[in-house]
Amino acid sequence: MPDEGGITTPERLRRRASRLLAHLSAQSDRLMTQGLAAVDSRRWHYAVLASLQEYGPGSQAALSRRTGIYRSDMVGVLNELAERGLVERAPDPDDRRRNVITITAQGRRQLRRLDQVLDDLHEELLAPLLPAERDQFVQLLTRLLDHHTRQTPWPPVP
Amino acid sequence: MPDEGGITTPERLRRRASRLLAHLSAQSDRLMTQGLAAVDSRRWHYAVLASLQEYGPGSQAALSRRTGIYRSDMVGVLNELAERGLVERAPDPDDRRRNVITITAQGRRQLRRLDQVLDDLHEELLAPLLPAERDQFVQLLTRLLDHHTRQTPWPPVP
DNA sequence: GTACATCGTTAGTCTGACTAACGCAACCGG
DNA sequence: CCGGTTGCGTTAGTCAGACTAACGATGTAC
Repeated sequence: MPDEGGITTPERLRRRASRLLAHLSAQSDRLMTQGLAAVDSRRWHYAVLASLQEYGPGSQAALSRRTGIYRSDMVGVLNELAERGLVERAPDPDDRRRNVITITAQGRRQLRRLDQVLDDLHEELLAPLLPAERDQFVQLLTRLLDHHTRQTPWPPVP
Repeated sequence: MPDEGGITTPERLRRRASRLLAHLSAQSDRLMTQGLAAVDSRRWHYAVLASLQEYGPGSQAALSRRTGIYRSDMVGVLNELAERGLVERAPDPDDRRRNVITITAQGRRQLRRLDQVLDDLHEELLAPLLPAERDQFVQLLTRLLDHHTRQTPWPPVP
């Protein structure tokens, strides 16, 4: 009975970039999710806080576009952030469809903390690579992602 | 109101390898899922068929280990493959806890087709990279994944 | 002012990853 | 030979991320 208990993954699978991507991404997600949970946070929290910090207050829809989070999911994220006092949601007087989201002082503090945490986690994620290789890795990922997000309309507006 | 409609993603986010990985992986998943659906197949089908082809018949648990698919999920995958006549499930006379899974002639034919389809899809996925860069990309992914799957016990056996 | 677009929101789908627990069978040490 | 442990297949269920559909309220353009 050949290889009955074997954990050897077939060459065909091991070489497929899609598989490597999927598995590594799962691993990375696990890492980040765990690390962020330790400071009572989630991946999406970071994305929203960072966006607010860099571009200032904005509507929920604007935040969706900047972060790539669907506006349906944004509602929940902002609820969580507001609960924790990290952002403030106020109706926009100039456009009553909108909420203006603002980052609070506490939010800025939390963002600094998250940046620290994420730096550490990325150190762990990219541990086996030399600095030059890390740059190259990021560069390759960026080029691929750019290609596919330009090709495909984003966000998907039907 | 600065950047109200902007779709500019903050630097902080754009640089994070974890984010790039997550988004690119989602893109890749979409691509593969669509492409495989066109030939009435799913990602996991390919993994199982390839594993059977390369290492011969095996128990469900062995297949789980080889492919990284949880054995809870393997049940359903094998049901689908059996429905389509691509594999055969037979009780193992030597160990009555086990089912021996065998690939059928039709399964082999389908695998060849899937290999073709996946080659095309990967061409599309990696389109912006030169051949040398594709190799390097795969190599970097492999090294990272190896590192993390060795570090963490796999499969997670509690 | 009527048609169309945008905004926030609710609800719900789908997939992949993963846990818990079950009954059954096999193996191992005493 | 017996009892405990380990492995197997299966069911059921959780969770997060990605994504769709549709809604009412509001704003914009013709």
